[in-house]
Amino acid sequence: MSTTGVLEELEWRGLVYQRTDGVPALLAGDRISAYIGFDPTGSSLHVGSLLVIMLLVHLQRHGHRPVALVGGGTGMIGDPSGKTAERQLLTPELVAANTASIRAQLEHFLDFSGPAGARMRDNAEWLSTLNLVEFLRDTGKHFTVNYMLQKESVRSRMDAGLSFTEFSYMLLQAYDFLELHRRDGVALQLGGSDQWGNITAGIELIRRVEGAEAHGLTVPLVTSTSGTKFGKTEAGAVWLDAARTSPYAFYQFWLATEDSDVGRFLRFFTLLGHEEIRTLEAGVESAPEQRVAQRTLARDVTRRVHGEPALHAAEQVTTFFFGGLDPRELSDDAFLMLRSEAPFHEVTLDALASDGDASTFDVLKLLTASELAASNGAAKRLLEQGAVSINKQKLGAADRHLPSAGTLLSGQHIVVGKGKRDFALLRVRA
RNA sequence: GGUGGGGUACCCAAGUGGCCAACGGGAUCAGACUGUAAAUCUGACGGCGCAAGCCUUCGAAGGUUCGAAUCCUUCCCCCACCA
Repeated sequence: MSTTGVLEELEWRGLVYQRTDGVPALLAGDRISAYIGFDPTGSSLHVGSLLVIMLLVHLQRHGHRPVALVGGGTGMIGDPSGKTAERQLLTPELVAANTASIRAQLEHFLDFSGPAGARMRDNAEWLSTLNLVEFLRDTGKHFTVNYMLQKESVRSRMDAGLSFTEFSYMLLQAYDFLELHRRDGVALQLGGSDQWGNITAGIELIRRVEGAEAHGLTVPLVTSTSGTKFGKTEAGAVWLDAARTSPYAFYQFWLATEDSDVGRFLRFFTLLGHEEIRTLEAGVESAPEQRVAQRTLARDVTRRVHGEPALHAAEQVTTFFFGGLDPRELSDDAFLMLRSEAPFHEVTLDALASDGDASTFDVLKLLTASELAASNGAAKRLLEQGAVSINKQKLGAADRHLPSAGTLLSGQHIVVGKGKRDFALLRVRA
């Protein structure tokens, strides 16, 4: 594979926000190593992280070596970039646990074999044993406080306050870059746009200490045209961890992409070719109701993150909830599949029964038990607004109580629906 | 350290003794329209309750009062100007 055309490819996809001047020559030349650091602030990456991951994937496809760094060391400190307030320190145990699970997720996206095989690093390896006096002499001496105060991450915190700990963060990240430059010959650091200040600090350090030229490139912040935050749904952040965001929910997140965003997202998050993406974009114009672009996006990303079987399951669940299938016709096997893939809860008959009447279900309880409504009050409002369906049958405000006999499918299941796109499965135990 | 201003629900923000579960906007949810889109319009938006109603909430803790987000006391925290 040739390294030519990587930058053009990245630019075509809109993945380049800022870069140092030397990047074009660097990427067009021989194989280089490029790294991105991932913060172990949480136990899982989310869809936002996917953008920089794609950057590594593109580089690798063009013959460069990706290095994924998990911040087991820097995670002990906390990056002030993009944060409006000082953060609570995480416990060492938590940092270690998060580092391990993020590392496992990252391994999933990269190819560790071949001449451009990816590498995985954890900066705890060098940071946890770093000697303070040596660090101040060897690294701190190369930075003036004046320089550090110029950084946006610091300036934006001058009012709110910034501990010396977080203030020092950029030096640690700079040191990481230097360390990776020495160990793995890393010449390029990638990151989100909020990382620019930290990246340039590293470039500066490498120049002063090694007399070598290093480079940086950042991706833009992903936004949605309607102004809502990318990667957030009603249920919160969209995680890459299947235990936190099910493949079905993940698939749905992408499927719900707005027309005005889908072309950009196809470029950002898939590896589809230029022609194919242009065709899909044209389809959004000519036959938007088919939503081929959204479907393609959802399929591609879900497959990459969760694998083919999980994608298949997510699509099956989607077909069931959104297709014309009558839940009464479902086989026991189908329910078994739904139980593991769709939003699912197990409850006792008592917990669902109307007061003093075990032979009818209280619809409000069905809604709260399935977590489609946060409280009885919320459930009641939904019912009054005509938003509730049971086994795909719309209910009206008067349908508060349902006979249990006619409601249970295959003797134990109930499909609860809220609005047009939220469904959950309940299994009733005696 | 001094003086002044302020802390209200997810966010912004009105309210200065009862008509306040608390104006308005945003966010969010739902309905209509549609394409599981956007925009638009409509409705909802603390909890419990079928309901009447009850409970909890206006920085914290006390107090005055028949009654407080609103008055008093103490405390905590922010902001502005001065030093």
